Amino acid sequence: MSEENLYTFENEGYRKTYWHTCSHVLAQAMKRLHPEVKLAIGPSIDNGFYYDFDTPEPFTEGQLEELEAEMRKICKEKLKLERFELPRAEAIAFMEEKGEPFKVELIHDLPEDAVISFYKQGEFTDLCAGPHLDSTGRIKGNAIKLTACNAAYWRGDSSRETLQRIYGIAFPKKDELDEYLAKIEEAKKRDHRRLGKELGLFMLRDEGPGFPFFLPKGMTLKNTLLDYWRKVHKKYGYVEISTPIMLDRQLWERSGHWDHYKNNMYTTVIDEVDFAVKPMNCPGGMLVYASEPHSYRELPLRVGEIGLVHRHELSGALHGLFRVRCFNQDDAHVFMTREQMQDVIQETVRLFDEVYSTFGLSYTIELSTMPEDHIGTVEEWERNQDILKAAITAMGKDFVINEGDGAFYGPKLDFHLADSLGRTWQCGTIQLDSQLPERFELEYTGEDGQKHRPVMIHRVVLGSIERFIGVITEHFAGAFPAWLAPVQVKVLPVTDRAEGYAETVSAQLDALGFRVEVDGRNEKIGKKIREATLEKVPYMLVVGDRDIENGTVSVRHRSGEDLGAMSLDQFAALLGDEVKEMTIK
RNA sequence: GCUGAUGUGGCUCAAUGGCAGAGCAUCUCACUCGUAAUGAGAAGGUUGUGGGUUCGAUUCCCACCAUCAGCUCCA
Repeated sequence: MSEENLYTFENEGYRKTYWHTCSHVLAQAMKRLHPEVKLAIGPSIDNGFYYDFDTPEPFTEGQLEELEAEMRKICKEKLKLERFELPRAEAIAFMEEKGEPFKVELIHDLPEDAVISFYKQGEFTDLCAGPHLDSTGRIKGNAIKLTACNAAYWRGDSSRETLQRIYGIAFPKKDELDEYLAKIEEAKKRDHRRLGKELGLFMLRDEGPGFPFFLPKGMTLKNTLLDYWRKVHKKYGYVEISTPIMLDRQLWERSGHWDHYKNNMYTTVIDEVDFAVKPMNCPGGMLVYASEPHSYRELPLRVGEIGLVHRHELSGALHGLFRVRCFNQDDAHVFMTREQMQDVIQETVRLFDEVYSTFGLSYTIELSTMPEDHIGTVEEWERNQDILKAAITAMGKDFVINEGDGAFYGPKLDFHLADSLGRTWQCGTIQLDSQLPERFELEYTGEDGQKHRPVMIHRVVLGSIERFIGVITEHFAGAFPAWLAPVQVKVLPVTDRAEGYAETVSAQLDALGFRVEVDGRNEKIGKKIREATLEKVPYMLVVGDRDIENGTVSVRHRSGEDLGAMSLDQFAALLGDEVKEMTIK
C-alpha cells in the first residue's frame, strides 16, 4: 500500500481515526453547550461514530442540530490534538477534578501496566488511547451529520446506568455524506416491513406480538422457498422428519436446554405434567435417532426438519420478520462417525454455497468458540473447533474468530450474508456437537460389531425461513426473481372484449405450472400496467383485439421493457427458461 | 426488559379542549380504452385500551398494550 493511500478515506484505519476524532469533537461540543453532562465513551464504529453521555434529562433529536453547529465551529477553529500521558494516580486525580466519574472508573479498570494517555484539543481533554487526526481542522464540518440519539447501557450492562448515545457520520466531502444519506433512504424503501405490507406478504398484529401472519402471496413465496429447499436437500442425501412442537419438560432437562434456555421457553401443564414448547428441534431429532438401532453403513445420516420453534424474546427486541417469537428453522441434524466429521462439514458448506449463490448472496464465515456457559470439556471443545477450522481452511475459505459465542453444546461456523446494499445478516450456521449424543446415549454399530457413539452437527442454511424472507425481500427490493415471485405473470385485457382471451391465456399458463393472475377490472390498460408494476410482477401480458386476431400476447417486463408481441408458446418457453435456471431438477 | 418517541377509516397522512378531514383502496354508475393513475357518486371512524381532569377529551394527565429508534439478546 502506498504512503498516500494511508490517508484516503477508503483506508479503514484512516477512516476510523477520522470518525474517532469526530467523536471527540462531538464530546467537546456537548461540553461547551451542556457543561453538566458527564462523558462515558466515544469510539468509531463501522458506519461512523458515537459518544455516550450521562445527561440529567434525556436528549432529544431536536437538540442534535445545535450540537452539529457547534461541531462545525470546532472544526473551523482548527484545534490541535495533543497527546500526553499521566501516571495512574495523577490520571485518576485529573478526571476526578474534572468531575468525570465514568472516566475514573475506566482508568481504575485499566491493567496495571497500561499506558494512560489523553488527547487535548483546545479546552477539551479526553482519556483516549488514540490515534487521532492532528487537528480538528482536518474534519469537513459541513459533512458531519448526527443521525440519532438513543439509550445505551454503560458498558452494555443492563443493570448499570442508562446513557444517551448520540450517533454520527462524517465524510471528507459533502457529496459523500449526501450519497450515504441517500443510501439510507434507499434502505428504508426496501424495509421488508413496508414491502411486506405493500406486497401483501405478511402482517403483524397487536394480538400476537412477534408472531407473524402469512398472507396468500407471502405463503406462496414461503412454499416456493421450501420446495426449493427440499429439492436441494434431497440432492444432498437428506431425509425429512417432523417432531412435536411441545414435549415433556424432562426431555428439555436431559438435553440441557432447560438449564441454559428456560427463560426463553414457553411452558404449559398438561394433565399435571410440565411441558415446554420447543425453542429448538434437536431433542426431538435425538428421540427419532434413538428410536431404532443404527449401523455405521447408514452414516452420515442426514435428517432435515422444517421445525416451528417458539422463543420468548424481549418485547423490545422484536423487529418485523427479522426478530420474531415463532419461526421455522430449516434445521437438520447429521449423525456421523468422528472420521466423517470433516467431510460432512465440507459437504454442508458446499450445500450452503449452492443455496446462497442461487439468491446472489455472498457471505463471510465466523468461527464461534466456547462460551462461558457451556457443557463438555475444554479438550473436546478445542478438538471440535480445530475440525471446523481445518474443514473450511481446506476449502480455501477465510473466517474470523468470534470468541466465546458458540452454542452451549459446541462450537459453530456462522454464515453472515451480505445483501445488495452491503448489509450483513447471520443466516446459516453449522454447529458441531458431541454433547447431545452423549446425553441421549446415541449409538451405532460399527464395522467391528461394537456399539459406538456418533457425533452430530446441527445446521440451518436459511436460518429462519421468516428472517430469510425478510432478508431477500430487502435484497431484491421486493422484485423477486421470476422463480420466486408470488405472481409470475399478470394478464391484462385491454378491454372487456379481451377478457375471455385473457382467461384462456391464463388457464394455459396455469396448466404449465406458472403462477398467473388476470386483471379483469374495468380500468384503463395504463392503470393495470402501473399497478402490476408496483406489485413487482415480473411479466405483464397485455392482450387486446390485435392479440386475439393474431393469437399473440404483448409482453412487458416489470423493468418497463416492452418485449413485443409473441405467441403464448414463445412466452412460455421464455419464462420457463428463466425459471428453470434457478431451480433444481 | 431498559431509555426515548409514536399510536386518527384497509393503506398513507391532515386537523382540533367544542359536529374528525383528504388521497388511495372498497362499492355503484358511466366510459370499452394498446403500455405507469378515466370521470361521477356512495359507503367507511367510540381517534390503541382502561382510568382521571373538564360543562365538554381524539386533543391535557396517569396506567397498560403495541409499534418505531437504539441498548441487551439473537435464527
